[in-house]
Amino acid sequence: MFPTLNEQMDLIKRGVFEIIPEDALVAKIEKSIKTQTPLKIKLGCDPSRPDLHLGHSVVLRKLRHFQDLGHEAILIVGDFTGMIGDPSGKSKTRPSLTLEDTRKNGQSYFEQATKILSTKNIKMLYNSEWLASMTFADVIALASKYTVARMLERDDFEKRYRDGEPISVHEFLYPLAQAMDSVAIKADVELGGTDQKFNLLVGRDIQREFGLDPQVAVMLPILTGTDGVEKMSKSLDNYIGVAESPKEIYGKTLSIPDKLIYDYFLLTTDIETDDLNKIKERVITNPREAKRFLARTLVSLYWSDDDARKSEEEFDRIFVQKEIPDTIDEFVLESTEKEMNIIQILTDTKLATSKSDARRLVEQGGVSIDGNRITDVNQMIPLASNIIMKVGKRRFLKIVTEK
RNA sequence: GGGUAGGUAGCGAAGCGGUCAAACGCAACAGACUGUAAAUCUGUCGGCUCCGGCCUUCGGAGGUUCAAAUCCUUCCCUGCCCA
Repeated sequence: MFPTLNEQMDLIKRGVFEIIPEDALVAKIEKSIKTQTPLKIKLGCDPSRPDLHLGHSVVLRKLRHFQDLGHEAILIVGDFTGMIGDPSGKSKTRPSLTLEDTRKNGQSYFEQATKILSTKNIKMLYNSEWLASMTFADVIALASKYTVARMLERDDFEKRYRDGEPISVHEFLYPLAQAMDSVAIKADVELGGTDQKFNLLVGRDIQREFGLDPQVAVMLPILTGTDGVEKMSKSLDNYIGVAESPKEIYGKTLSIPDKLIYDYFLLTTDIETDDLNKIKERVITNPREAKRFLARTLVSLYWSDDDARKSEEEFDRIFVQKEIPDTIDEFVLESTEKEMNIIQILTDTKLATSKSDARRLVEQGGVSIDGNRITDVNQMIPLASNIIMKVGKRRFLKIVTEK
């Protein structure tokens, strides 16, 4: 039923940054094969940011690998901990959410995650199930198992403390709450990015306190965002969302720096190991083609081969040949006038956020109608027939006039 | 509880009675260039404008002054030191 130990370890270790402790994982897998019992693989989901991007996909793909090996995926939606706010990698206190928000986001998370995960051996749980019923006494007892000094070992806490930035007491409770999740489901393995190292290890300590066999921490690299500098995140707007349209995924992929091409292949695709080595060479010999291949691979993964081909054609048409896309959003403009001021059109269509903004766009030569650049802010535009507006490099809008 | 330093545009950070819609950096936006939505360079970057200006902003609320981001009072928030 289960693949052999070596087969399992090969797949598990692909793209993984660190496994702590590796020998414990080997032991767990051996026992699993012997008893024909799947391991429980835990992954915590942050319900405050329900839009999944390729950064999340790195760890989700790893979870999928475990599923493919016959193990059980357990998604823990932090609906309860979401109200605390996760301090991981953040220099500031995060805003807290309401329980309703986190529920809704959790559902959305599941829908997106199953683009990557199998729906066969998966379980999703909300951690309010066990955390909400804890009493204050329970919490104090839990908190007593950890010291402030050990909490401050964590990089970001230590940094914030050193820099004189505020750390709320409740943030110390977050790793403990996350550890309680591991206790509640008796996790064998917990997945996370390298930034989760501390939390994953606290899980081991607390499980041990509760007399359980500690989980193995499997950590994946943090995916660098499209800017090539910061980690991929929605708030930095350097992300590629898994639910984004084919052309968005294609275009954003092409905008990544060449040095990230290999990492993206390794961490966000299921390309064969042999091909992966070929990619390494191609990145150097023909970066343009390697990146276009990556972009097509990603679109195929989340949409289809057909969408991948179309996205590429469309991209070439707009950015290489500077033509207009084959489908353009329409905006119905209701007006009885025969013509309208360009500034008015820009603001009415929301292509500009204000009249000042619209004026700026025109003055800087960013606006064109039916291929002709508009340079005069007082230009009157005839509304006789449909017009195609272009603002900047990639915003197109077809204006349909309705009398 | 005592002392002390702060809260400025999306973020960081100058300004400390008029010349402040507020330096500078980042982000963002536009243009040029490019295999690219990258990099680089240039410009813009509160709102309205009859392009003369006008209006709303510098934690909140009051006040002093011809004039306040800048001074005073008070409230809220945060760091640090002492207890």
